[in-house]
Amino acid sequence: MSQSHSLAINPRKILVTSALPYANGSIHLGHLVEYIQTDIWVRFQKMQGNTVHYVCADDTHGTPIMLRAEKEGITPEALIDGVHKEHTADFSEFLVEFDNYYSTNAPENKELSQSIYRKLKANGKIATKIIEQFYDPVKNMFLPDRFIKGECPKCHAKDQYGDSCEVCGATYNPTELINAYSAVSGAAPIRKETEHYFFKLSECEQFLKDWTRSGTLQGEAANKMGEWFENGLNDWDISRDAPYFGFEIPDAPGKYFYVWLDAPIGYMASFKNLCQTKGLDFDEYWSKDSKTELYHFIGKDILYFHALFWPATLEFSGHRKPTQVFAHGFLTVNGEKMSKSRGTFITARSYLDHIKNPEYLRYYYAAKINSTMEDIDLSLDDFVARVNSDLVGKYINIASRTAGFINKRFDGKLNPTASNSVVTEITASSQAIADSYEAREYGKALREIMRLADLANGFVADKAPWVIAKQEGQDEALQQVCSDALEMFRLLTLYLKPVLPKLAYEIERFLNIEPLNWQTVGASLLPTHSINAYEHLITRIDPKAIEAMTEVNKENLLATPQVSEPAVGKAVPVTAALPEAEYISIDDFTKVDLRIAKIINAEHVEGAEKLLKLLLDIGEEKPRQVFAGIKSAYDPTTLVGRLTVMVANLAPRKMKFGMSEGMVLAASDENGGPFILSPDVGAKLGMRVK
RNA sequence: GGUGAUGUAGCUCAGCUGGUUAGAGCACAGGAUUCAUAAUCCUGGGGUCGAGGGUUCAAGUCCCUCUUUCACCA
Repeated sequence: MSQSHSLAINPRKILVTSALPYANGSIHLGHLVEYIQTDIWVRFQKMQGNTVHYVCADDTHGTPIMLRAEKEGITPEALIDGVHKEHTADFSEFLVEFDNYYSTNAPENKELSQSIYRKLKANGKIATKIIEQFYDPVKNMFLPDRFIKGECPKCHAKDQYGDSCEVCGATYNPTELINAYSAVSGAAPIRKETEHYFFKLSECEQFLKDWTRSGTLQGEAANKMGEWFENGLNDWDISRDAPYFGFEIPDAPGKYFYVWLDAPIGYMASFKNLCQTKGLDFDEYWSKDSKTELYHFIGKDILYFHALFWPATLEFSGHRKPTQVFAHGFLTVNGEKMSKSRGTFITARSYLDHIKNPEYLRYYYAAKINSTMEDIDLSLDDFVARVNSDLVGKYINIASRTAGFINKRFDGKLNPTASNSVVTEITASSQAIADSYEAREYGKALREIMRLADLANGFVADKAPWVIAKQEGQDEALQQVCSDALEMFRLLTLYLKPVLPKLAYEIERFLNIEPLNWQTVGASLLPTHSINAYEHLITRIDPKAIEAMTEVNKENLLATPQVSEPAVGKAVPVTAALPEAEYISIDDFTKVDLRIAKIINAEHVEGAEKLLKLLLDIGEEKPRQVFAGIKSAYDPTTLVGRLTVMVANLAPRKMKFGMSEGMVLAASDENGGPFILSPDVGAKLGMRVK
């Protein structure tokens, strides 16, 4: 795509968003792929002379936030305030420069959500329907699918979520679960009827088909949409019953907007808030006939919301639609996928604590990012090699090896040649590099920039200024070679600026020049221009810092033990603290069948010094008889009725006092114990521990 | 299970609408150089482009089957 949006002559007006991170957790390296991708694009557009507004916000509503706040004993507002501060700091340190970072729990968003809803209703796009949902009779609330657990109807794995089975991959309705229970209270949910509000998406099919085919989506994304159209569009349930943390639906007491209704409207709200501080015209960007451009950067997982619900919502509430939706893939680390729920992520904070320099990550991501929805891999070894070799070895080295001559021999004064073939070639790549940035093909842009950096180093090696420096009467030649090299360095810095804004700023000060942008490609360093003293600007990554970071991440994993299914053939190469031989495989671990057991009887054993005889119920027909060596620490009467953990598949063993059909787990060392284990509230007898 | 992607040198990746002996960076080997925080330059080894079949004068590139890895399934 050869865009020739000429510089600043006819500047575009562009509104850009990144997806709203949920205010329920920390920013991690997976999130940052998107924010860094967007930020690079925005900075590039600004360097082109376009008017760009980049807005985002925390996504603050929904049941998980309500419940987490409750668990922490604070209000949801206090929770999301704290998260907002944390997110803002993380983004800022990664040089992600929003024009506004707001919150969906804001007056602008409430007003917009309600007015959009009213317009949808006036356009006949809202219907109500009585549906039956699971209800927690203890907590007195309806339960989202994820908060209902039970036995998979297909493979009978225990403790699966209400929508799908993580063991066999089956999808089903929560009503199909066997022995369903509420993940909130542990109570058995009951079915209860309730009235819900629906957005009649089924009536928007033709509009959406036209819209998705009008060049608004990447090819792969459009294919994906085709699949959804084939299955037919269902109406979208946009309401939730109280208690719910969110906005109330107008004229519908006790009904709240589903979080996904008001989340994308948060893009508008954040911009509206920006309009107030900057004096911008909201309608110029959002009215139906807007001439401005609107781009959403999102992860491919939320394509459904942004390519169906969102344009339909906009269309039928009288607003403009997105110009394009840019979906990207996920991040894997060392080839393995990251997952919030499994805790296999490196947080933004953890990276900053160990690696310090955010631009290394920005550079690495940029080197990998393209315009497709493919996943990108953060290979930590490759990360170190790439940054050290490209950034320090090639790029920064150009200045490092030539600035010294200029400063020592010529008092910082430059004297470039009028026309240098390498400079000409680097300048000539300006448009191709701009096109790559525009098309979000950052990897392509950086490959070209590094090729040019190689040329520059080749030029210096060829001219050998260190040889000239020793020759009498060759001062001018020396000054020219080094000045030319610095001009090359200036151009490379300009090209890298969207990716490395802070470093570029420091180099502008070193070169003593105005801020670089695409209009300054031709503004070469002039004869007699003076530069400042060179200070080494970036250093190599010490692989030890990577080790330290993965080590901390591993500790996090141990602190919240969660076992994922075996990743066949792809062991995470975490730096080993234990000798290899001391690890067991996940397969070894899953051989142990641990169960939540209810102690239904406990008594002393006549003639035994250490043993208690326990009867344990794990949901089988007959309770298990187990002899446990915990007499020294427990009074049997206090044990009856409590839950603990037992090994259910230990071979039965004949003991002096009878058969022992399992083993109770207890902790002890030379200072105390044994202490038997207790599950957290909500666990029920028979549950598998894993 | 359905669907969309994906599989190219040890590693990370380029290869546009099919066209000379398949490329880059890193890693590795040899040489050069010493200005630069072991950086740079030159040369080289290394791939039956996931597997099999097909279309074509010609396929990594198109078609079919199988398979790997990932994602989505409201």
